[in-house]
Amino acid sequence: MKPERPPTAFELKVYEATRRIPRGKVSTYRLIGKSIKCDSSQAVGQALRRNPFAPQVPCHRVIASSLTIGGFFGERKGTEIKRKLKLLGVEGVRFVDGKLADPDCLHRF
DNA sequence: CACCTGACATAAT
DNA sequence: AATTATGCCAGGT
Repeated sequence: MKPERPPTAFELKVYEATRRIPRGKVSTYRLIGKSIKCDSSQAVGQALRRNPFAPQVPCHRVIASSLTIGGFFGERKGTEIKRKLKLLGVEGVRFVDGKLADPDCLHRF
């Protein structure tokens, strides 16, 4: 049995910020990091990576800077990425070549 | 486009 | 408790 990974205050902030993202929009690790008063994006991605809140926290709505998808939690073979891209497309966020097609979809905190 | 550095948190040693 | 290594990064050279 694997030990539970209790979310920390920092992670909770990341989850809250991520949850703030309305449907059909996306955000970047950097923006979230700034929103929670942290200049680090890795810490943000780190929190999302654990994602104890699963689909409740739309980590797929969070992309890297430069409007790139960046990676994904456990991107085993890149197949999961496609799934998220599709979900985003369904929500109204179009991605082209793994990059955000409409910067207008960027959510501002 | 490739490489290295910077900033922050978690897990492991 | 401290240090080391790593991680859905970012940014500059």
